[in-house]
Amino acid sequence: MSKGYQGTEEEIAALDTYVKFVRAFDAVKARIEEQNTIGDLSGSQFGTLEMLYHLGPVNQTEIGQKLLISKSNVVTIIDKLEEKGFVKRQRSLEDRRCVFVHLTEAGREKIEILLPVHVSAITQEMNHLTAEEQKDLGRICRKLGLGT
Amino acid sequence: MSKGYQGTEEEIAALDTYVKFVRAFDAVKARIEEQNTIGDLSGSQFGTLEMLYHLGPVNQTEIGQKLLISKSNVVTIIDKLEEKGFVKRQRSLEDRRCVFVHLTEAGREKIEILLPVHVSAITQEMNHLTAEEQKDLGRICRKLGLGT
DNA sequence: TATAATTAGTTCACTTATGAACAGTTCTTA
DNA sequence: TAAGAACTGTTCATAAGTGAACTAATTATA
Repeated sequence: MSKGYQGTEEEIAALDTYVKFVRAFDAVKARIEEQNTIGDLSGSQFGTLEMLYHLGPVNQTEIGQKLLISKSNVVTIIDKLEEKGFVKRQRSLEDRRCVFVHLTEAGREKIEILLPVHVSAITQEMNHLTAEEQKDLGRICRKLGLGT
Repeated sequence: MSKGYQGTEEEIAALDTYVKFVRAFDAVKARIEEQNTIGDLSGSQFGTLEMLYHLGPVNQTEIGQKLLISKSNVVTIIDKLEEKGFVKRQRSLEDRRCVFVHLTEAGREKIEILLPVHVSAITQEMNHLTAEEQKDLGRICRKLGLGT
């Protein structure tokens, strides 16, 4: 991608930055996963447990929106987590369309064990940057993410 | 992830930065894909065509290493691209284990049409940043990616 | 040189994810 | 209030990716 593309200076600079951005993301993600920081869970399963841990019971639509996954996939994820005994479904009484998902005791234990390890791996990655670089990266990423 | 985690200041800062980093990546990727910049190809299929376009014929192992995908997946990707008529396999004569993959004329046309649109979408995203921010982002990401 | 180890690609079973079609529930509004 | 629109979750067909086991070819070594 970066190599050999004939474009304007603006395009070449943008591509160069973009390639570094993508490569950094892939590399950091791979190194964090290498450390087995989410146990035998998939990324989405981990994200779901974490969300329930911090937010309390939420319905499936909300899980999908927050984690950016399709609603059909949310069904699969909750099925798996329920099989493993980490969450339970509960049909809402106020709005009988909604299914609230909540952590079981086993689910709470699971995420409480995994979370510190995961955070520590992230911290370790970010410590390759100075405090100022971290701040700059955060600010620039926020701007980039908003896309305005 | 960002919210509600009780940790050291260092951990909180790292998490905060990491969350912005991941969100920016997801958002930018989604907006680029929204513009249909890779046609009816999967990301890996696009990456493969682009690689062959810039590097010439390469073997399947090399494709997997460069694109960070498993060798079994490379087989599938080349199968699909071959079905579509964009690439062809050619068993190497020097080392008969190796299969070199090269673009067909249709494949070359395909990537030559797609590439400028894709580059333009990337440029558009990066233009949300100033030239200096792009440079900073590139430098910081490079450091982060190397992880040293 | 014969045997063992390594390498390249393939196949297979499985996981994760998506979109379309659908059923039941709630909300709008005419 | 009755009909239509919108929303929540489910099912199904399908795509994309992985790791393990395998075949064939090459390289190392005893």
